[in-house]
Amino acid sequence: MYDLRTLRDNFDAIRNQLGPRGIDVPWDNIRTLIDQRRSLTGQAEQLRHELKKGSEDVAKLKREGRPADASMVAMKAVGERIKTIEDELRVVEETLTNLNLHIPNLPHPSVPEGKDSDHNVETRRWGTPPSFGTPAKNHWEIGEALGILDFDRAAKITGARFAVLMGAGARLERALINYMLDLHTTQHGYREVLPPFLVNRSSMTATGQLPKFEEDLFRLRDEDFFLIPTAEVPVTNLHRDETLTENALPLRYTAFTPCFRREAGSYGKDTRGLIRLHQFNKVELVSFVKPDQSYEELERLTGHAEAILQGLGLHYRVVTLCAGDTGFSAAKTYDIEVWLPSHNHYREISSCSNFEGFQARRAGIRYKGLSGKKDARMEFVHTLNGSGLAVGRTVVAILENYQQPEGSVMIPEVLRPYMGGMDRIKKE
RNA sequence: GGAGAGGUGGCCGAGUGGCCGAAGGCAACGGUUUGCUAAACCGUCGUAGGGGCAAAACCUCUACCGAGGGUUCAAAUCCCUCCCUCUCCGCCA
Repeated sequence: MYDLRTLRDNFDAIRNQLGPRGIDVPWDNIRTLIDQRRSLTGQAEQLRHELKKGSEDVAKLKREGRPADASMVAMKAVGERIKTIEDELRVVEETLTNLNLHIPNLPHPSVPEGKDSDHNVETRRWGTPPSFGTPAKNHWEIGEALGILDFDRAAKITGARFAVLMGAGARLERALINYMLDLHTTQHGYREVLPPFLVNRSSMTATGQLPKFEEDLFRLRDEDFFLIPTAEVPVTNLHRDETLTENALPLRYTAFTPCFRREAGSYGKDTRGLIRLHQFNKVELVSFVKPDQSYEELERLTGHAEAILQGLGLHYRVVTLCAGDTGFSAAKTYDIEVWLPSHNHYREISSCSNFEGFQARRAGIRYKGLSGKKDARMEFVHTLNGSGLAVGRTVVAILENYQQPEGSVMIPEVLRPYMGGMDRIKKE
């Protein structure tokens, strides 16, 4: 969603910069609606002014005990014209807002051009892949053999794309959550939040999941609530419709939540294992910062997600998404991809984005300097978030990268305190 | 689920049809006073949209008293619907 004045004044520039991302946007329609809105607003305001003055005259006449019938009749007519124009204006504004909510964010100049993931740019690598004498087993073979993963029973309980973790597997998931939260809160300066996992339509609209991506979400039947697809939604909405004081920024939060995604349109992809589930756990990082600090913050935040992988000793690379692969609301995104030996390639485990003012505008999250100062005017904050990390995929990476020839799995050093001292997962 | 109360500016709080964008207080900010701090005093103190201006300052118009409709010449105030908060009862981890 764009500020209408900005959109009007920079119409062609925005359209051009959006390039292929703006292919679905009905530009001409929007331009017409903006002009109509302006013209109708002007008419309505002028008439309301007339009505206001006329009503004051009526009040005055009545106070003086003089007849006011003529004015009242005239004003009734004005009132009716206002109503007609306002009806028209309402339709124009609703249509325009709805279209505006469908325009994606502008990519940052540093984002590589390109239409799909083939044009993403590898930015750095960390560590080295482990070497195995025999071909690496995939995580579900390892997990099922160890008795810590059960997909058949999950399918019985719910359906496809769900998993049951048991014993040391469940413990490993819990250990990872605690390790991540502890690191982010004690070393990286984030405040822990445990938000609701169900949110309303306004929250989903503010962060950009709605109105365009409703089919990706689980929605309750009896209430207009949605299961969160990421903690980004409730945590960013923590400050919806708030004006923050300048010295409260930056605000940094970390939250553990389950995430629920319908995965519509991904039939046949990653059908086995923990990679793509309808429900998975994630620890999220969310920042609210002043606009001039958001790109610095993106680097920091990405680094915080990387620190988790470094602590676990997992090889990964960081990829800068090209314009076409960057999500709807984001201006710039780094994906962190962890090495998976069974696939012999990298797999997304975190996605860190700067949304600039895009979400803040939808969400009404502003900040204001101390009043009295010259530059005390209100401005939208910039919001950022990133996974730190997707927990299920971290389990995948650990099982695969730390698998041993005889079938057990070593537990990374940093997790052992969280595992009651356990140093490897053996068949139970 | 049943019964009731309520939502006004950053906060508290007045306002039951017109002269109300909204008294008063607190907080904040600028200043005077002061050895410093405090107190006191003076002043400033909403957001958004349109227009004027090259533009900032500024001027002007319009909207906004939980949201959306309605009644009326005129709505914070009356009516309807919805949302949210609180209290009591029931149920429940």
